Amino acid sequence: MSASTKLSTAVKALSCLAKTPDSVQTSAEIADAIGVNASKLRSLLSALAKQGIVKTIKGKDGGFKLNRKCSEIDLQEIYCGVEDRRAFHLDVHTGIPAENNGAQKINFFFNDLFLEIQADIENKMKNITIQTIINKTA
Amino acid sequence: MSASTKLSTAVKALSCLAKTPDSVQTSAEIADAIGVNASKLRSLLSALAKQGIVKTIKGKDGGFKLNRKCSEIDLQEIYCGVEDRRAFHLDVHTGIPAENNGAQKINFFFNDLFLEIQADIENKMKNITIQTIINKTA
DNA sequence: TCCATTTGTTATTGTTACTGTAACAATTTA
DNA sequence: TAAATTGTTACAGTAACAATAACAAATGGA
Repeated sequence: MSASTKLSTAVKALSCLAKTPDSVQTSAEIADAIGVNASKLRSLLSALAKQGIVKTIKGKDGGFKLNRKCSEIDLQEIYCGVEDRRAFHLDVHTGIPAENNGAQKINFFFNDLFLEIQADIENKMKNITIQTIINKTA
Repeated sequence: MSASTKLSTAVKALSCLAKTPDSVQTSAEIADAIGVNASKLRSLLSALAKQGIVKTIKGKDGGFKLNRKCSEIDLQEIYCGVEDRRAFHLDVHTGIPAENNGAQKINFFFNDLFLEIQADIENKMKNITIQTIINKTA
């Protein structure tokens, strides 16, 4: 699952949970509603649980529910929850002979540039909450 | 080759060519200098040639040289040259049952968001030329 | 206590994508 | 014609990925 797919799938699941703030939904129910595999979804939601975004209840009559208000869950932390790498991580080719430090310096240049781009993206995502998305897609 | 690796590899090759603006270098020479496979490099440079960024001379004593001043080659067009998809393209999961248009609307939301991010990145890259990078890594 | 249910995680399987290299046709100069 | 070089295709090996299945662990109720 690509990073961007994970993010959008997680948002769909959270929006689904937002409809029933007081009761749980099982992974099967959510998966069915948003059209993804239940097993895959469980691993996504379990990551979000570790971030404190959702609450999980195991066992009979268990399932998932939101652990916070929709306005207090932003895209940046969802992304960090479901993806171990940083947002939109980019890599440079580092298989360069050590003595060629021109190429090495270009690697450093791109590392810096990509970090800067990542920061821009993260700032953008911090300002978008689940509530924002629910409002816009209502 | 990932998109970001292509970009940095292309920049390394162009910087290499910038050292000898008046004579050609073969793919083997450049590949050796920057530590990549010559065949892979040729396909990268051939894409840049189609963009008018480098000039190729085929046959005996042939090779590659820059077709423009370093200050007139920016990262955005290098990226477009070596990658068929748009810069840092992001995809959303679209395997959703058609009747569920909540999920569909979230897909649209993310498509818009990702397009916006792409535009930000492209603007950033347009302002960086090979000359900029040579200056910073000299 | 035992059973049904549900999460959390691992394994499996098939498929796709990628990587590095080689090969070779087409082109060009001498 | 011979040598050199690009441009493109092919290929084998590997890695990554997707979709699913399987099952241990946890939980609540009969």
